[in-house]
Amino acid sequence: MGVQKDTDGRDRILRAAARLVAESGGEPVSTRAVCAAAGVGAPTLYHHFGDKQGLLDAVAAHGLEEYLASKRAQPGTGDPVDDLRHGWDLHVEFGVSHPAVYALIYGSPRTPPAADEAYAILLGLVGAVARAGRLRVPVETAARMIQAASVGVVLFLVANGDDGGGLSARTREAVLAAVTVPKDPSAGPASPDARAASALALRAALSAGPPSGFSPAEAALLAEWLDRLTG
Amino acid sequence: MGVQKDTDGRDRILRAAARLVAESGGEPVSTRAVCAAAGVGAPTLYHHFGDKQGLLDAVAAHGLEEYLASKRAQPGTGDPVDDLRHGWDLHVEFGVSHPAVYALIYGSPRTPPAADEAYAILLGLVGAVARAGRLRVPVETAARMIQAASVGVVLFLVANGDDGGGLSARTREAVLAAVTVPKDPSAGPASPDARAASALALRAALSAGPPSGFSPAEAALLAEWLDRLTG
DNA sequence: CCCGCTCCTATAGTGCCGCTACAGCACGCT
DNA sequence: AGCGTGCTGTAGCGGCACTATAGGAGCGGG
Repeated sequence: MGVQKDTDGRDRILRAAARLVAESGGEPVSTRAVCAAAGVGAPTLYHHFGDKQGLLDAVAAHGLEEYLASKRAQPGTGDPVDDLRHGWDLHVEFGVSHPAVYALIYGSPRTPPAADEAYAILLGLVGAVARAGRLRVPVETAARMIQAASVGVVLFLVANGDDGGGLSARTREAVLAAVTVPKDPSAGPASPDARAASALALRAALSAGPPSGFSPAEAALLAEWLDRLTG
Repeated sequence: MGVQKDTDGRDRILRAAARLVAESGGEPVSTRAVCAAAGVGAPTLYHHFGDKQGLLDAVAAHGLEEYLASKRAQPGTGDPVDDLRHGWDLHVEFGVSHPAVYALIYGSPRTPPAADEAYAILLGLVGAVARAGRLRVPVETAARMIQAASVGVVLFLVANGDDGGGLSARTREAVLAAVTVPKDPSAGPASPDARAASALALRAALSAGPPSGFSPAEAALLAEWLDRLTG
């Protein structure tokens, strides 16, 4: 019959699973339902994805990738802190508009591949802030705070409904104020904040550029000293 | 025979379930395993708890209550912001030391009774801050920010392991700095911050004391005006 | 032209799960 | 004694994730 053959096997299962997960509203989706919706038998699913968790990881990665692709070509505002702000809003928007897929990524103790991918993007944004001398804590510390707070905000919004009270924006600004220094370039050069910020910027620049000319041991010691300067 | 009869039925099931959940490390616990560990049949469990979710809610409430009981009689430091700080630390400590029970409460989109109970405690702490004139945003806004951020921190620590980098303390201070005003009482009385804070304090005091002497409509309008003064 | 090799897939289960129909037992009231 | 009420065990139902086994489709080498 006229059944399409270009979307055979794996893709059909993936699309059917993504649709069922999006429509399930949080309740678990059975592999039987996925197989029935995709018009395949159970062994086909397990051949392509190994087990149910593998399928759900693929659905999560697919959903995240699709969303990021539709939102990429972000202009790059010129201000890395604004870029980070935009990244936070993108994260929250994705979670609120795809709650079931979001729960697949951040709703369980384990850390699926999609979460690592998202964290890598966050690290890149925070690294740009550090390179601009606008960070007042180590890159990893800032990234962890931003990750934890934004995930908490999304889970709260999904569980309790959006209140329109600016929970996301308020929490974002609270965390950003704690990890960044204001844009003002006229701060006294002897301020401890400025010293910490420049140490942070150097630290980030060193770990970004590949040829440092230091031996591994020297680079490690320098990194340690710079970290100590940031308090 | 000499079998204890004081801990019959319900209690035995609850204790067995709590033990299995704590030992399961996050993976789901089967009702069959609970029945076997408690030495009862399946109908006994369903007679007392309705269904599996009812049992898990009871386990969550039991675990939370036990922890709060062991930590209550908190001295009351005199500073309501410090009390709030202590409440945050208590919440994080509970989540990190009882990850499985914590996941039962905050790991799913639905909001079990234990979560409502914990949120009520948080509202009380934030209300005390407002009554002291130390809050710069509405009570509900502050409580939501604190709830979202602290849950995010705990889930991050459970999933990625404690880093010793003070993630919890840093995020706590970031949020508290955003929702409270510093202790300093020498601020100019004409400052907008002070005006907003006193409006907040009045707002909280009004909703705390039962006899306001206003009609419901008057109270609602007054509350609206006070909220507007807080920006 | 056919053989055999490798993918991919379907039939038909296995064992575990949440949950329940039904019957029996102990106990208190009349 | 008679009897209703409430808790409990035996046995089982349908659904779950997952799999042992086997068969068809394409393809390079004789």
